Amino acid sequence: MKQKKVTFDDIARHTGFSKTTISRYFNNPDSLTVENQEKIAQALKELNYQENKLAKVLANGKSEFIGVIIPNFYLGYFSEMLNCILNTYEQFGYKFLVFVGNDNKESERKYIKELLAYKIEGLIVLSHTIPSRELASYNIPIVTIEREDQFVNSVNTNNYMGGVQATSLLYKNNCDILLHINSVMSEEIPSYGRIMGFTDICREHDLKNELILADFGNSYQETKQCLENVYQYIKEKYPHQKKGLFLANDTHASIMLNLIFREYGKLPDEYRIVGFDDSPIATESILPISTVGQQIDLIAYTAVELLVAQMNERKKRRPEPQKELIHKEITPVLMRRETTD
Amino acid sequence: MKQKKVTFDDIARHTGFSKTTISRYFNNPDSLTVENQEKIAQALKELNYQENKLAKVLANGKSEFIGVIIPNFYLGYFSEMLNCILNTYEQFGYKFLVFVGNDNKESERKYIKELLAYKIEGLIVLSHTIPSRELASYNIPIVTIEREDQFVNSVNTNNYMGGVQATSLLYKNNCDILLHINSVMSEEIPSYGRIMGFTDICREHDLKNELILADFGNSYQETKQCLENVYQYIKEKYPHQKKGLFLANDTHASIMLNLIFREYGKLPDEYRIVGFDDSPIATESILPISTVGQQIDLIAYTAVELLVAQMNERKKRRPEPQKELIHKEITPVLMRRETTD
DNA sequence: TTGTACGCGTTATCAC
DNA sequence: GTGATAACGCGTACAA
Repeated sequence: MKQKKVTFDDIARHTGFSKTTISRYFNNPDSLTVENQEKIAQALKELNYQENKLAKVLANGKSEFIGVIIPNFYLGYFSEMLNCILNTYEQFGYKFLVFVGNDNKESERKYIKELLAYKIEGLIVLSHTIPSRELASYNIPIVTIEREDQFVNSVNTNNYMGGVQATSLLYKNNCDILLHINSVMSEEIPSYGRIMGFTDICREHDLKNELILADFGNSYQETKQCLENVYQYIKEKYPHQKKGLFLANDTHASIMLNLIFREYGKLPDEYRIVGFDDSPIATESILPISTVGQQIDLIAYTAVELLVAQMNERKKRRPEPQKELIHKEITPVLMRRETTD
Repeated sequence: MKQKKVTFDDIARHTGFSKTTISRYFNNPDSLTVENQEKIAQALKELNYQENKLAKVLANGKSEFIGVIIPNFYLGYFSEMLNCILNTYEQFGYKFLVFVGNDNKESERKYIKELLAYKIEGLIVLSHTIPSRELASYNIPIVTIEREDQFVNSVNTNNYMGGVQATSLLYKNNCDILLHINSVMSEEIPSYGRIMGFTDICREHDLKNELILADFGNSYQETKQCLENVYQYIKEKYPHQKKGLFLANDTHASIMLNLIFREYGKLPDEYRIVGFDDSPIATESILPISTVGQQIDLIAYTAVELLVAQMNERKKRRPEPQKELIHKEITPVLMRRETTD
């Protein structure tokens, strides 16, 4: 019942060639005569040969593996990103070994070790627990996406521009007061740019504004509770004023929209809302939510492309060490929908 | 700059032992004296040894790889499932090679070939393009999840029970008319059971009911358009009657809820809604939606467990061929929320 | 308890 | 164009 694998040796015996020639058939077919190519092709079919890439990797060192570390699947943002990353297989041919970090630094270290044991050629990191300095020390091509990236190559959304876009839209909606509601965060992580964009535009147009930074927890229920408090707070603090709300992401925006909509049975003129990400929930909500769209497909593609470039460099006889880090920025796209004019 | 890899040979030379002893240190440490173990451990650190699992695989045949084929990331159901599958790494130690099929049969065949080339020990299939007969012919341990499974092992939600639960809940809500809105589908796929459950309960209690089967497209916008038509249809056909709506999944349920809520500014008594899956959108909607919860974590765990059992059987000296197919059913859990009483 | 010799399936380096 | 032969890094009889 055990199917014994057909190897180059079997093909060689069957055709009368040597192993070497069989190998050449795959890696440099032009070096064989056409008729011999056909002989071998025939034998492959007859014996039902199945290639063994692991043996190939051991011999030539190219695993064609890329490791991926995702923090979690909360928010839909990461699953969409993973989806886009996986889909680059068609373009680049690299296979992905995926781990979910669950915000556990020790786990993630273990995963990286495992990935290295499988001889991944490069690593894409979306989780944020391990500092980029440590990541860089692994001495393997790395690209991070939307996280602290001081010592590694990265691809990020131009968060500052996103903040500017969202804030400008609310400004054009003639709001009396602009509020940006976000998590407390370090200035080093890319999304801090959203806060900068917000404050800069408010200052530029001398707009009344408030920055509400808080901890919104790690689950939908926690987040909802926190945002309810925020809602009560702004309702009492700014009654009868047209409030422009710029939320940290579409999930938060949706929660806020739901709170308001359930109270009024609609979105009253008193509120304007802009989210961030263009997640599915932004369109699936009770009203399609205006949002700053991250071009996730482009981000994913750019990340893999950048990684592949580095990996290819390493394969050269005399690889040039990277002179300086590359931080690519992807332009966000403002999506005007029904929560703004 | 190229870091030459440290191998067992290096460790052996460094410690004065043979390669074999080093190998044994990893695979059967008890066969060494404690002090020799420490010597080797010391050397490993000094030389900064990094294991090479690919070489190990080539030598012993155990790749510890499981292939996964997902149809897409639409609906959130599959990303949640993938998340749960990936998280079984902590339990079983298997690594996952993931491909997204995108409903393309030829692509999926190509992916399977690639997976086989990497010597996966087993395969988990969630996509439905390739018939189970063909899957079985690959002669490798396979478990499918929620798809046609005539010739392969599988794990499915007990869809019939789910249909019964949803319908019974609507029945208890004293609806005048019960409607089940679903896609047209073959009787062979597991979720057909939901339809059976619905019709059986309706018959059992002699309930007025209608089964609306249609094609709801492949994108949110298409689905929304189709459901708008359905909404108009039932509104006109059953005015002033309390309508109990059992939707195919939570995304559909959410769309329907939004249509109604936007018209009335609330969910009127005239409508009761039950979804299926317990996707994030069920709780994130304008009203938390009552739904039949699939125990995705349990399904994923069961699938991997079942697969691991088969893989272990194959590793035995004299593997017993599987006598008969295993089809596990996971009980769904009814979630009563705010779209029913 | 430890070592020798060979095998895993492929690629790379020489020869011819 | 084609073929020996030696890697690649580790596991595993079989010996000692």
